[in-house]
Amino acid sequence: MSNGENREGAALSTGKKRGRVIFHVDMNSFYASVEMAHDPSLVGKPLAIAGNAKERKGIVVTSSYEARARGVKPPMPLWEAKQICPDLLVKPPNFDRYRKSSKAMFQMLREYTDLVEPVSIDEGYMDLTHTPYKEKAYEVALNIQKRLQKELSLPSSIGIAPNKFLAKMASNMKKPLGVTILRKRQVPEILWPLDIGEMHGVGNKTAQKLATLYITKIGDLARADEHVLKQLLGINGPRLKNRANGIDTAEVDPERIYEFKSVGNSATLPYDTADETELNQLIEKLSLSVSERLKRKEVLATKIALLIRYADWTNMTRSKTLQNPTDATNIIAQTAKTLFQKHWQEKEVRLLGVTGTELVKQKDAVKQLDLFSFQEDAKEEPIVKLMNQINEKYGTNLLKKGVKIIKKESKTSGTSFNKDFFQVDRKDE
DNA sequence: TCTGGGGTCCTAGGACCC
DNA sequence: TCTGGGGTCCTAGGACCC
Repeated sequence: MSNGENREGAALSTGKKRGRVIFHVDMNSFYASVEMAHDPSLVGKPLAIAGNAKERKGIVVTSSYEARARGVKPPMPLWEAKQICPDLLVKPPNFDRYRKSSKAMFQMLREYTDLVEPVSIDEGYMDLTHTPYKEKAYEVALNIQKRLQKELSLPSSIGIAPNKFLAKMASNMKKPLGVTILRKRQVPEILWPLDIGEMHGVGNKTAQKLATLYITKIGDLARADEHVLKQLLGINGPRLKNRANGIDTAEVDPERIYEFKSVGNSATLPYDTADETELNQLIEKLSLSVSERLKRKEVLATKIALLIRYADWTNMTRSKTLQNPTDATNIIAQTAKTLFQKHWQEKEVRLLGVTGTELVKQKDAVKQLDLFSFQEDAKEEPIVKLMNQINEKYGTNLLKKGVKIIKKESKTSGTSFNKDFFQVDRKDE
């Protein structure tokens, strides 16, 4: 018996316990489905959405179920996908089109409740606890699914559960076009036998760590010692254990999407390069795009971060907090370029990324007096000079080796170095 | 011929302040 | 010669997700 045939949906709410009724709505191979809705001749065919392979961007972002049946799954390189499925149809992503579909889809979900929390372009949670729909959750889910299919030509899977985690696990159980109820009391029977990697929130690294404790099934995690888990995984350990036991108190928060934390753009170069001019040009391009998107969202970034991915796939991020939040292209670009000059190891680069974080709303931003920052800089300068002198005299590594600079803002304005016998006064510079 | 681009959240160490 | 403890900010890196 599949959960889809399980008609006990109404019983979800008839019990004495006043549990929540949470839906997780997950669109099936969303980008491919949108393309099919736009061009019906694609329906029923193996379709992949992928970037340009010649620019090394050719990975399968989404594939239709027909393509998946042939083994074409994201994030497979396109050349490999074509190898195993020679008649694969390939479309470049059209994000404007997907955003439009996404908007229509969430609009429909909001007809049932205001408590809709989009998680990404193609999935979201709904809280139907305090709606009349609570009493017939299963039928409502079927109805939503049918409407998404009929009105927008978009297939979906819906999970119904007393919390977000279980709803998410439930929606994942039957794809495409499933409606699955997962009750808390079914957790031992349904979730515990699953591999730990199946659990939302457990990726490769965490699975490997857990394996060292012989935790390989969700059930093992549910019964594991909380303190040991905390040692191994930090705050995430106990949280994952709770989830494995079907416990998740997180609320459905419709405001979350408006509280974005960063705006970034990154791009893989067509080929690895150490050409400074070319790399600077890319930084400018990325900065322009970040600037435009900040402006569109009416926010300013207080911190600019630069990501350098080298040809060997190692990442390096460097960031700079600005005196004043900004959305200006030239400031963003200049900051990113300075970070690049300062930290680039002159090795071949594969990808560059520019991100604005610590966002503040445009209308809340207050300009600070430049005078202040000028004075700060002036104060710092002698110390920088001093550091340079010491570097020259004793070698650059000295400061790295644990010699700390202690700046004392006392009456004597002394600048001292510990922990090896350095005592230097500013006046003695 | 390996491996995109958009994000969020957490950790850890040093600086800094009281 | 010997120097605490707690809170918070800043930066860098990593795990995870779609």
